[in-house]
Amino acid sequence: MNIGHAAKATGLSSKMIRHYEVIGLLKNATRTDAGYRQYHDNDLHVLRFIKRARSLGFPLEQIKVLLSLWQDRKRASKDVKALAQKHILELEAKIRELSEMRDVLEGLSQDCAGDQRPDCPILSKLADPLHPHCSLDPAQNGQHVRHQK
Amino acid sequence: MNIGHAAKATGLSSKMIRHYEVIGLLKNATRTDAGYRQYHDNDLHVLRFIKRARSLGFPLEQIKVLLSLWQDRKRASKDVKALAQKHILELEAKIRELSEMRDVLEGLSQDCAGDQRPDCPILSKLADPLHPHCSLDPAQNGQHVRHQK
DNA sequence: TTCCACCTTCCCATGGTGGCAACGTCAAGC
DNA sequence: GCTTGACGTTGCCACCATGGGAAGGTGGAA
Repeated sequence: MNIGHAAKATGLSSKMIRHYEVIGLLKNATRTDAGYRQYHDNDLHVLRFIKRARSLGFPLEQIKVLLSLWQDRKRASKDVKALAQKHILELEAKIRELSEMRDVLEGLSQDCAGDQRPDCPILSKLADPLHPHCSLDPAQNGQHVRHQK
Repeated sequence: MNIGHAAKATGLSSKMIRHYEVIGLLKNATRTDAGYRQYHDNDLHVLRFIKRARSLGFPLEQIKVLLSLWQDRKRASKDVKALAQKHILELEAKIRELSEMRDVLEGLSQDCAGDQRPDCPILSKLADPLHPHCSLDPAQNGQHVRHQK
């Protein structure tokens, strides 16, 4: 089975599979005489394992650990669970961070008329959260324009 | 005011300020004879605007637009609000994505005894979500080990 | 034989930031 | 004046996971 076939069978891209091999997540695939990577059904299990772990947000480095635990018949489920819990905490931290952004922005957005007038509390708060009534750039000198050297 | 001072006054790093100039988010700073960038109080307002927009998760490209709206006295608040709403949708999409990851992982984690035994539904589900009782790598051939060329 | 789909390696880009190297500048203390 | 140390400059590389594309080789079918 060529790499493209393995890719379709697992939902990964050929690019990803090669990359995983390069970074040591997969053992080096056997090659045909022409240098084509060859995959077998057993390999698909590993690829799908990676695919699912990625879909849960695990970074490749942690997946490397998960794979080694998977293969270790003498592993303690405690170790796997600890890894999962750690990742859950990271996910929750990110969720809280994004939620706070959303809440603040939602608050600003609700105060904005959203009409043709220029007055906008969103810009005002970004400009100066303490004096949200002034929404004009005090510089007014083209700060966002890139000048040539 | 040198760049380090402007950085401390705004909570950005000198690196970021230089980077924002390079990508055209800031106009080219005036320089001393020695080539040092010089900043004035007006510049701090712009830098703080960027800092706050970043803290709401806006990417630099969108901040470029926000800055141009900020300076445009004839802007319609509708345009600003539309940008904010779009970003809110992106934040919510990301939050949903991460939340689903967390929920799935939380479910798996709760089924895991977390003791010294090797049986682990987390690994089993990653290995094969349809037959979660088999948690051993069917390959068992060192897939995660990087072999030298 | 020709053609097309597929494979290979290698390099570059993303986004936003940090780190480091190599070098120039400024001000204070001696 | 000289040294020292803090600060400035540019430039390159790294992160993370992935995609894109170039340039060239392979395989199989018509």
